Amino acid sequence: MSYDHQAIESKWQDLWEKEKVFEVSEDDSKPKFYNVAMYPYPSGELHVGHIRNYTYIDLITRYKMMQGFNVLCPMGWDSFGLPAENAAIDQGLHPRESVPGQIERMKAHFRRLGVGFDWTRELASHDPAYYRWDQWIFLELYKRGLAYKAEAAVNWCPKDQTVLANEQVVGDDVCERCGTPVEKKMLSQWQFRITQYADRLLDSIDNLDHWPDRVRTMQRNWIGRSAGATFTIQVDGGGTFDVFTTRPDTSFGMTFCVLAPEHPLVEELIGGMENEAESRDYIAAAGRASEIERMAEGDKTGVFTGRYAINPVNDARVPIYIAEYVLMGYGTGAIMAVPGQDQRDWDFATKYGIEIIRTVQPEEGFGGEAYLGDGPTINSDFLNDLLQEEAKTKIIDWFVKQGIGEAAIQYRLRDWLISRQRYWGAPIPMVNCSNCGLVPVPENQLPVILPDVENYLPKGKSPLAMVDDFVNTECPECDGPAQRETDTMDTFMGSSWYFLRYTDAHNEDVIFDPEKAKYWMPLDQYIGGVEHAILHLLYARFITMFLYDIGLSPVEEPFERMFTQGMLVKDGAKMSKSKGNVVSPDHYYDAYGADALRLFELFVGPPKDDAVWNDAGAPGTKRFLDRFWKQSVDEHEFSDRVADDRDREILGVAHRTVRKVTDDIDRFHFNTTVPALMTLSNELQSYLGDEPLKEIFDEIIEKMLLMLSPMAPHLAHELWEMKGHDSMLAHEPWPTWDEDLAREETATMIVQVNGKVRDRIEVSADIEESEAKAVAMASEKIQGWLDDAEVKRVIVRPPKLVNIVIE
RNA sequence: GCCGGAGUGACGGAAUUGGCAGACGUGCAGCACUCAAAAUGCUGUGUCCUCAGUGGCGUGUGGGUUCGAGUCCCACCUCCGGCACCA
Repeated sequence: MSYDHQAIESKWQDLWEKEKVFEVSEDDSKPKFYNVAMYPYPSGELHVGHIRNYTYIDLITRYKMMQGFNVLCPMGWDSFGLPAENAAIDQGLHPRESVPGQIERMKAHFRRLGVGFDWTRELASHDPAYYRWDQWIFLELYKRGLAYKAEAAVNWCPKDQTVLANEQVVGDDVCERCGTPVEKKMLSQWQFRITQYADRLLDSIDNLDHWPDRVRTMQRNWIGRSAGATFTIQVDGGGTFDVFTTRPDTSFGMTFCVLAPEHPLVEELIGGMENEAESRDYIAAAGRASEIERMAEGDKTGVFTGRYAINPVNDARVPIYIAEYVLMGYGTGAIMAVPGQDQRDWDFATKYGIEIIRTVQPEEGFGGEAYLGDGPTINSDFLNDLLQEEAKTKIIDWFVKQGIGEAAIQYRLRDWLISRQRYWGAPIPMVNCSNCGLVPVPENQLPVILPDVENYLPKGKSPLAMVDDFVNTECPECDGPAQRETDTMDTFMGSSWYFLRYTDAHNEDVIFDPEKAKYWMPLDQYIGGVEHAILHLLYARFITMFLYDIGLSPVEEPFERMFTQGMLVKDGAKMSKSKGNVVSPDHYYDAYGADALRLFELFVGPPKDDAVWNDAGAPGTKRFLDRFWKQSVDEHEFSDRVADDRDREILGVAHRTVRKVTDDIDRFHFNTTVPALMTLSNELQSYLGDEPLKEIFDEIIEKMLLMLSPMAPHLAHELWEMKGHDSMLAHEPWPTWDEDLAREETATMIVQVNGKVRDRIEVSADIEESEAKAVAMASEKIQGWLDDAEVKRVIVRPPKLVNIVIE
C-alpha cells in the first residue's frame, strides 16, 4: 500500500504558493528569525548532496514558523562570475542565454522538493539592478582609500586566464575553481585593503560563539597575526633596509641577513659586485619558478650579494644574501637571520658555512639544532640572563631609544585582489584619463553596464578591452577622452552583501533601507559548505564591517549563528559534477516522493559530518511514510473502556518523543529525529493491539503530524487536512510536552555485581536509595552470584543502577 | 612539520551528565500471503564457546583513573580536513 505522493506533493506546493505561506514583511508583533542558505550559482542541476542543505534550511524555516517566529528565508542566485561563466563555456552557450534558463530549472527543483522560500525577494548577482550596488560599494571603498590599484606579484590561473585572490589559491597552490596550478605574475591590479580590518576581523572571531570552532580556527590561522618588531639595518658602504622579526630578543645572534629576490634594494646591492652575474641568474630563476617548484627544491638556496650589513646591537659586520625562502609579500621582504634560534636560518647557515651564535641557553640535554624554546639569554650583552618576554621588551625599548625601530605586528592576510580578466562580472567603475589619472565613475552614472560581447571567452586580457564603445568614454572630471577599466570584479564581491540586500531587495534608490536591515539583521541562522570557511565567510564579514562603519549595516558581524554541513560521499569521493559521481534526485521524486527523500537526507548522518549516500535509503523512509499513512487513515477498532496504565504509557512515549525531537532540532541533530518518530509510530502500532482509546490515538497522530510538518511537509499537510482541520498545518504551533506525562513511571534498574550486569528489575521511577538496594539484594539471581562472598561496597544510583562490589 | 576532527556489527549510524553498547534504518536469513515473483507483514541477526548459560569476549592499539569508561587522562597507530620557507 502506497499513498499517491505525486498528487499530494504538487497539490501542496501549489497551495503554499497560492496562500503566500512563506512571504513575510517586517512585523514587530513577532520575534524575527532570519534564515539563509548560501545562495548557489545557478548550475541548473541540484544533486542529492545539495538537497541535504535545502532540507535542513527548510526544516528550520518551518520549525521556527511553528514556534511563532516571523521567519524570513529568501533565495537568490550567484549568477555572475567564474562558476556561471565556466558552466556556460562548457555548454557552448553565452552566459546571457544559459543563466536565465538554469535559474528557472533550479527554481523548479526547489519547488519539487517543497522548500519554502520568500520568492518576492529573489535577486541575481548578474542583474544590473543588483551589481550597480557592487559598483557603488567599490566606489565607497575607493573614497576611503580602501580600494587601490597597485603593481604586485599575483596569482594567475593559466586555465581560467585570470588573476585570483590569495584565498582562491587552495591546497597545493591550485585554482579553487578548476584545480590548475597557479603561476606568479607581476601585474597592476585592483585590491581591497582588507588588511586594514585584520585586527577587527581577528578579535571579533572571539564573539562568534555560535560558529563552528573549526571555521573560527581556520579564519584565525588565515589572518595569522604575529607580534614582534621592525628595525632598520645599515648596509656597509651605504643604504638601509628594514626587517621584521618576532624574536627581537635574539638580535645579538644575527650572523647574516637575507633579502627576497624581488626586494627593491637588491639591484643596488649587486651592481658592480664580483658575483653580479650569478646573482642575476638566481633572481631570474626565482622569478620564473612557481611556488611548488620552489618548494620541491627542498634545500634552501641563495646567493651572496658581496655586501655586508651592520648589526645595530653590536656593530657586527654580517653578509647579506638573496634567497627565495624570504618572501617579498610578508613583513618587509627582508630578515635578520638568527640560525641559533631559527631552523630555516640554521639550515641556510649550515649550507653556506655561516657562523652560528646561540643567544638562548638550551635546556639540559637539548640535542637539536636551532633552539626555539625559552631560556636565559646568553651572548647578548645587556640582555643576558633575561627570559624571552623580558628580553623582547628591553630590546624594543632600546630600538625606540636609538630611533631605529619599534614594536610591530604582521599579518599573514593579504589584501583582497578584486580584478578579474574575465567577461561575466561587474565592470570596475573606474576611468583612466590622460589628464586626471584614475577617476571614479560618478554615482549617478551607475550602473556601468556590462556590454554584450559575443566572443566572451577568456583571452588572458579582459574581453571588455576589445569593445571600443565601452572602453572609450568621457572623463567625468575634465570631459576629455578617457578609457574605462576593463577588468571585472571577483564574484565574491556580490556574495559579500546579498544577505543585506534581501532585506530590501528591490530598492532602486539606495543599496537597502537601513531600517529594514535593522529589523532582519543579523542572520539568525546561516548554512553553507565548509569550503567557504575562509573565502566567502571572511569577505562577507569584511564588507559588512565596512558597511557598518559607513552607517548602513546595523551590525558589524552578519552571521549570528553559522552552520557548516558535511558533504555527501559516493564511491569514495565527495559528490560533485567534476568527479562524475552525482546522484540526481529525479528518480527519487518519481518513485518515492520529495517527503521520503527529505526524510532520508535527514536520516543519512550527523548534519555536520560527511555522509555516505546509500541508494536504498529513500525506499526505507518511504516504507515508513507508507506505514504511517496507513496507520493514520485506516479504520481501527477502538475500545470504550476507562483509561488506564496502558494509555498513560503510550502517552508518555509520545510526550518524550516531542521532547526529544524538539531538543534534537535545537541541537542540529536532525539525524536522530526521524528514528524517534519511527519508534513512536511502532509503539502506536502495538498500542492498536491493546484495546486502544480513540482520543489517545488521535492525539498522538496529531502530534506526529505536527512534528512531521517541517520534515515531510506534503504528507503531513495532507493528513492534517484529512483529519478535518481547516487550518494550514504550517501555521499551527509546534507541539508541546508535559513533563509529568513525559516522566517514566517505572524504570528498568540494572543490578551489577563487580560492574557486570547480572539482573534487570522493573522498579518505580522514584524509588528510594534504600529500597533500591534492598530490592537488588533480594534478587534471587543476585543471591546466586553473591554466594557467601563478603559485600565490600554497594553503589546505588536509583532508579537506574545498583552495583554490588564483592571480594 | 604545525593546528583541528574522527576511528563503534556486513553497511549508514545511535548512546546530552561516566551507569543496560549497537536505538533507527539498510542488508542478510527464515516464515506467512502467492501457482510463482514483487510488494507487504511477522521473526531473527555483534562475536565466541560441548547449541547453553545466572557464560566468556567486545567501541583503532597499549596503559591509567574509577565500584563502573565508547565517553575522562597519558602514549601510540590509521584516516580526513586546514595551514605550511609567514621570519
